Amino acid sequence: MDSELDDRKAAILRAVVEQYIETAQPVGSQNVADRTEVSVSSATVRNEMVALEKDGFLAQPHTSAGRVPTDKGYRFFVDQLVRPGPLGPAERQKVREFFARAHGELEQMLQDTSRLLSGLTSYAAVVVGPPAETATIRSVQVVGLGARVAMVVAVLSNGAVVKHTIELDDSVGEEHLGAVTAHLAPHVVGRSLVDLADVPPSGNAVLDTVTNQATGALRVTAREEPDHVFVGGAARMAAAFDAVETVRSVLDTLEQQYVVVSLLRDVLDRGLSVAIGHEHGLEPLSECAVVVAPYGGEGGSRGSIGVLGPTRMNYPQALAAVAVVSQRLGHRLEEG
Amino acid sequence: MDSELDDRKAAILRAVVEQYIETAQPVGSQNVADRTEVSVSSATVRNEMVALEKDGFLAQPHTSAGRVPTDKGYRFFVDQLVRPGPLGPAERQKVREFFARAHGELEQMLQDTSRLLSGLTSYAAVVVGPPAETATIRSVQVVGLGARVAMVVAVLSNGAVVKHTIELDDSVGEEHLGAVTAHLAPHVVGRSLVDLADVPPSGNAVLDTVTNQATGALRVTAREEPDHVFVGGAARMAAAFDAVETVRSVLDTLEQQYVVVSLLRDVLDRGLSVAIGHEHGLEPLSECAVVVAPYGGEGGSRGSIGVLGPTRMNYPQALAAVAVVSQRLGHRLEEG
DNA sequence: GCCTGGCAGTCGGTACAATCGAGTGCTAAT
DNA sequence: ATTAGCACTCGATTGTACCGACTGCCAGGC
Repeated sequence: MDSELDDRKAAILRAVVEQYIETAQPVGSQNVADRTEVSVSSATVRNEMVALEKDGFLAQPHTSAGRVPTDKGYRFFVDQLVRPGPLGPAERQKVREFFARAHGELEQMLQDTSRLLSGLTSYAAVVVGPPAETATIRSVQVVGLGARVAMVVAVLSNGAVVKHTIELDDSVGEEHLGAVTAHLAPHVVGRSLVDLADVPPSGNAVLDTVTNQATGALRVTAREEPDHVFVGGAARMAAAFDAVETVRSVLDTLEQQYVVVSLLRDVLDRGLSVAIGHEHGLEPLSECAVVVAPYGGEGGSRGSIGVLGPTRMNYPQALAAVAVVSQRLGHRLEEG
Repeated sequence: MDSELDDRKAAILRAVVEQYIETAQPVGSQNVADRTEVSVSSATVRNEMVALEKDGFLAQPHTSAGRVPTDKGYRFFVDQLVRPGPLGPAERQKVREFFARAHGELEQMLQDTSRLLSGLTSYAAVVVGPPAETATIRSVQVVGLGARVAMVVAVLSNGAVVKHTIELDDSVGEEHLGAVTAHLAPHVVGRSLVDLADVPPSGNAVLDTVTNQATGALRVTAREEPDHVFVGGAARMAAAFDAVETVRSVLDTLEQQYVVVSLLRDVLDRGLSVAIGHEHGLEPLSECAVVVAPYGGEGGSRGSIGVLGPTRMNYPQALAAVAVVSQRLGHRLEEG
C-alpha cells in the first residue's frame, strides 16, 4: 500500500495532526507553512495536501475549509511520527504519590487507578481486573445463610474473593456444611477456578450432593463472573465532544461492561496498543480512539488498562500515561 | 405561608407543569386556556399567572415568553396535585419479568435493579446497597496470601462478603492463621460488624497480635467500606439536558459515590421522597430532581433507591416506578 | 522540473436589519 | 369578576451583505 510518505508529506501530516489535536479546528495550508519545521510556501503545502487527501490521510469538511486528519492519518501519526512521549513532571508526581499511598483492597485500588489514569489524560479510563483464571484458590468455605440457601466463598491468591449462592435441599442442616467445607477444601485449594477436578465421592449422599453443587458454583463463577471493570472519569467524555448525542452513545457503550472488556481484549489480541475510530468495530465509538496496555508480569495476574478519548486525543500523552501506569500497577500487584 | 392556592390557580399551575414536562417549552396563557380543565379565557389565565409568578410558583425566562415552573412550582405539583400515578402495563410487565428471573448474587441483582429502574423511567437510577451494620457475621476466616500478607474474610447474613488485608510480622507462619481463625470466630460470629467486642487474649502473643489485627480490620471495613452504590443509565442524563456542560457536571457528581449516597440519605432523613432543584444542597445537581424510596422491611436489611432526572421529570411515572421497584426489591431480599 | 507568488473562486461565519409571532400587561366594557 | 381587545416586547427566523480563511490553478522564476 501507500503507507510510505516522503519526509515532507510526513512533516505536513504531523503538523496538521498536532495542530488539529490542539485546536479542534480544521488547519489550513498557511498555518502549516508558518511552522518552522516546514520551510516551504503555503502553495506547496496545498499541493502536498491534495496528495495526502487523495491517499486518504486527510479530509476536508467542506470546500474552502482547512484539512482534518482521517483515521488513517491518525494511524500513520501514531505509528510513524510519535515516540511514546515523556510524561510531564506534574503527572510523574501524581503517579508517584498515587502508588506511594496505594493501599488495601484490590478492587478499590483498581477503581482508584482508573481515576488516576483519567486524571492524567483527562479522558475516560478503563481498568480491567485480572481474570480469575490466573489465580489459584487459597481457601474455600461453604456458609449457611438462610433456611435453604448457602454461599460458597473462595479466596484467590491475587486477593480477589468469589462467591456464589447455592440452594439447599431441606434435608441439609447447618452441621453438614462444615463437613462439606472440610471435604471440599483439600481438592480445590491450590488449583485455579478453571481447572477444578471433580471431588471424589465420600460415600455420604447428602454430603456429596452439596459438594458437587459447590464445585459447580465455583465453576460458574469462573465462567460467568464478569471480569471486573472499573471506569473512571466518564464525565470527561462530555467535555471531549460537543454533540450531546455523541456523548450519550459513548456513555451508553461505556456502561455495557462486557463490551468494554472485549474491546480492550480485541485490541490487545491484534497486537495493537492503539485503536482509532472505525478500526475497532464499535459503531457508537467510531469517533473515539482507545489506548490500551496490558499490566502484570508473566508470573502474576494479568489485566489491561485503557484510555478512551476522541480520535483527536493527545496520543503522546495518553501513550505515556498508559505505559507508566500499567507498568507501576503491574509491579504493585506482583509484590502483593 | 402562601402554600395554599385556590382551585383555579392550582389547575393552571398543573396545566403549566404538565405541559412543560411534556414539551420543555415555556407555556403561554392561550395554551393553558385551550385545555378543557380550565374553562376561562386566556386573559384570566394571564391574570392568575402574574399572581402565581409573584408567589414564586412560576417564572418567565424573559418578557413576552410563556411561563416555566420554579422549584417551588414543582414542589406544589408533587405535593398537592399528583397521585402516585399508575404504572403503564408495559412497565408492569417489565418489572414482573425482572423479578421473576432475578437470581443470584446480591451485588449483581442491585446493579440490575438500577438498570431496570433506569429503563422504566428513562432517567438515571441509583441503588444503594444495604449497609453492613444491619447484617450479622455468619463466618470469618483469615487466609494467607503472600509472604507477609493475609486477608480477613467475613460472610454476612445478607449474603455480602467483606474482606480486608492485613500485614503480618515475619514471625507469623501459615500455620498460625488457622489458629487465629479458630480463636476469633466464636467471638465475632453472630455479631454485627459495628459492635465487635474485643477478643479475650489467649496467652499466645503472636496469636493475639494477629487476632487483634483481624478484628481491627473488620472494624475498618464497617467504617470505611463505602456503601455499595450502583448507578444505572447515567447515559440517559445526556439526553435529558442539552447543555453539554450541565451533562458533564451531573455525571461528575454521579461518579462521586459518597455524594450520591449522602444525597439519598439526606432526602430520606428529611422525610421526603422527592427533592427538587436547590432543595438538596448540591449545586451541580441544581437542575435535577431526585425521587427516592427506602426498600427492605423492618426485619431485613434496608437500603434505598432513587431516580435522578431533570427537574422537569415525569413525576407521576417516576414516583410509581420507584414505589413499585422498592417494594418488590424489599420483598425479594427478605425471602433471601 | 520543482517551487512559489498571485489570483479567482468557494463557502462558512458574522453582523445587521427587517419581519414574524407568541405572549404579555393593561384597560375598558360587560 | 371576567373577558375582549390592543399596544407593546422580545426572542427567533429570515435575508443580505460582507469578511476572511481557505482552496485550486496557473504562469513565471530558480
